[in-house]
Amino acid sequence: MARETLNREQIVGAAIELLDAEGIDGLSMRKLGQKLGSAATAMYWHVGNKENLLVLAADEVWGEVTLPDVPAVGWRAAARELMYAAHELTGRHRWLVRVITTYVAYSEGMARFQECAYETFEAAGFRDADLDWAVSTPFMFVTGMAFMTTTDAAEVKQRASSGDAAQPEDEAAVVAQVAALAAKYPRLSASMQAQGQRGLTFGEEVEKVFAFGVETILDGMAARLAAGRDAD
Amino acid sequence: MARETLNREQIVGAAIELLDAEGIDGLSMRKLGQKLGSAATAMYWHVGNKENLLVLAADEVWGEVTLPDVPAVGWRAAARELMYAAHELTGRHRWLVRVITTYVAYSEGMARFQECAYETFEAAGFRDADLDWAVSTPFMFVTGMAFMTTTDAAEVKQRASSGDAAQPEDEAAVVAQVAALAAKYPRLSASMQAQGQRGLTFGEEVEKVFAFGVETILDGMAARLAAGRDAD
DNA sequence: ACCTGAACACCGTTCAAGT
DNA sequence: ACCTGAACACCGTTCAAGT
Repeated sequence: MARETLNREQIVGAAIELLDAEGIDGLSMRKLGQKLGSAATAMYWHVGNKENLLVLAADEVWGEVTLPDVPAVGWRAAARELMYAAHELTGRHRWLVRVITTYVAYSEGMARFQECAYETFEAAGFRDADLDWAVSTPFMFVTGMAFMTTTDAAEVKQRASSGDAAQPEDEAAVVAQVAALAAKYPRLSASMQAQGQRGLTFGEEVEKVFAFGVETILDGMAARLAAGRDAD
Repeated sequence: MARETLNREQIVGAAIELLDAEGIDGLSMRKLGQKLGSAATAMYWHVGNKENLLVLAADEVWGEVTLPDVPAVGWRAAARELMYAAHELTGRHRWLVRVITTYVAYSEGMARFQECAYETFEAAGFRDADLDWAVSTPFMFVTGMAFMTTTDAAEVKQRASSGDAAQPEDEAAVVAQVAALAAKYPRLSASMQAQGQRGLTFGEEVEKVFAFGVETILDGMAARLAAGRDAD
């Protein structure tokens, strides 16, 4: 992989590959240097520091999102599309939410996305402060979902729900401990049992929860608009 | 601060103090050892490792939450109370969401809280899979809020919104950069301008967004229940 | 303009040795 | 049973020195 000199795009691209493959803890400046065939410290000249590199990587992947045509599809479909797009983006790049919520990662890519969210909820009929809040609410939900599902804990659950296969012993112990804890609470254990009978994997359950949340929030928005409720 | 031997509660207590005071990056085993007057490695005998210590700390603070009396107040008030309780807890311990979403931190304290959430949405009329999803949705929102507001970025915005005071130069530069970015998008810049005129601090805006989100989600739940919509 | 290598100040964790 | 100190394998970052 010879090349003349390093450059920003190349470094950011390699960082994204490393992040996607090994997660946020898998990215170290030394490892990245190795991947690029440079000294561990060579990147500092191009990207300043690690924080900035992560912000650049986050911005880059926002570019993958296709925005809906709001006037064509209407506010409700557009809002749904935006939520799903963000949900899928955070699923594809499981480090993304972590970066956005750790650093000041307000970037071109996010701004473009947010502008479209404003367009969407403006089309719905929200104005002024209500508009700001309406834009925020769905993305708080998406962010929360992303956190709960892009975690070590989520991966443990994923492996547990997909059967025996590659579940290490210590993970099985953790899962058993969680079950033992839930057993002390009647409603939690009833829910766990019912979930077992439904037989969905963790990933499938996640998608169900997400779909439910999206429609609930959209229903709530519609109810607010219908009632003509104002900001207080 | 003399004492016979170290013990678990003491270590967890000191860890919580350090976490509250200095944030999640402020906790190192060496610093904690110093605070307790022990060797950096003395804690390993009592808590195993750092991950486990963080999980113990998370469990401990869940105990601070007072649960609503669901039959007495009704589902909607109870749901609101639970959401606000979790919101305040994550605000008081700004490291909590990070811990919960990084490790497998399902503990006694969380289970107790969750059981009450199940009781609440069962009282509302949700059953089976719908019940699971109804319980999850509000807490995805709360988690998302917590992330967006317990971040370095949030602290930068907090200081920026509270006027000149203690804003370091480099932070001011970042804030200016964000404004410059938003200026390229008509709706974002209109919103920023309007927000400036409202004159609320970042913290006050956060509470408004939270209140809006809570009521929107509760409205959405009510709409679903009224329509008798089933799980698909 | 771009890169290297050594160095610094940190980490979490292990483990033999002590009491 | 409980704790210490040295050691190991990592970090991010700085900076003089090279080309």
